[in-house]
Amino acid sequence: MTQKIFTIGVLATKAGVNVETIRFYQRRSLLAQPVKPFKGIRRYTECDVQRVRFIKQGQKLGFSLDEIMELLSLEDGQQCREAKEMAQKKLVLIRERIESLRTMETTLSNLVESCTGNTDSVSCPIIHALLETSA
Amino acid sequence: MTQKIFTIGVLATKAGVNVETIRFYQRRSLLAQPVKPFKGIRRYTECDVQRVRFIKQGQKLGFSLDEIMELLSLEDGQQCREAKEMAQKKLVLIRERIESLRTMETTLSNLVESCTGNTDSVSCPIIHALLETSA
DNA sequence: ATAAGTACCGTACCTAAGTACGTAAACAAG
DNA sequence: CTTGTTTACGTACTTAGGTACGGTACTTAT
Repeated sequence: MTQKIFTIGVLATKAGVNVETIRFYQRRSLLAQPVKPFKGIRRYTECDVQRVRFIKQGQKLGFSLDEIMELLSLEDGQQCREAKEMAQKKLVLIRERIESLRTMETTLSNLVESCTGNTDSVSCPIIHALLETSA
Repeated sequence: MTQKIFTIGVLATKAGVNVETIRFYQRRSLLAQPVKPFKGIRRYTECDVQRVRFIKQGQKLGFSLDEIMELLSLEDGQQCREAKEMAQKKLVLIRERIESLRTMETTLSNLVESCTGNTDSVSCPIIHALLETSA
């Protein structure tokens, strides 16, 4: 199997990030640094592209780099049972995140609906709601 | 009307934040600094408590301090339309995030169910599939 | 084989949203 | 009046997630 092998610049482009970001992930041990040949430069593969994309995807879902590192340890792990446990923990976390976002959504949605958008309205419900001392 | 007047420490406690946070908001012009009498200390009122709570409430709804500053500038009323537009934009972002998380939830949930938890790691479905979810 | 273009590497800098620290002045309690 | 706690103020540090810079080594196109 001919592994497609490329430079850090190509890796960055393929993964849609900055070269500096790749290096940053390496410093943070989110990404391994390939061996550097005697008088050459480091080479990367599709695996690295996948991994960087995974990191970016995780961030979009609201995970921190530390959490993503844990998620990645599933991929790197040797034990299926451990992977399953990790996945279950993350599932709980994801559900909590969804819950809190749904609360935000409901609140904002209600506010937007009750707002007429009038310039002559005495008090904007959105601003009014933010002023409420209760919640 | 007898305005209840208190110190920065009391303001912080009433608003549920750190004293340093009050000062930080003042530096960021989110909160006015009351006049300091010749040989005395600054005094705060319920208005300030309200304002700090407004800021904290906005953060809970996902607004940044810069956005909250904008919202506060609309506080004179009559700018309902602009507040509504900002809220709607935030709503779209929140909904996108919920969608992404739900996809992740479904994926992880299926994986956990299909994982036997064997110590034999050769074909753990979780490890296998994590990369695909990131693509 | 030489110039342009990357790679490598360490260090410095950036934003957001605070938190902590040091020193002096003011206030509150005994 | 002395001790102890706040306030005031400026500066520095923190965490998260990068981005930028500068000098040298290596690769690629001509």
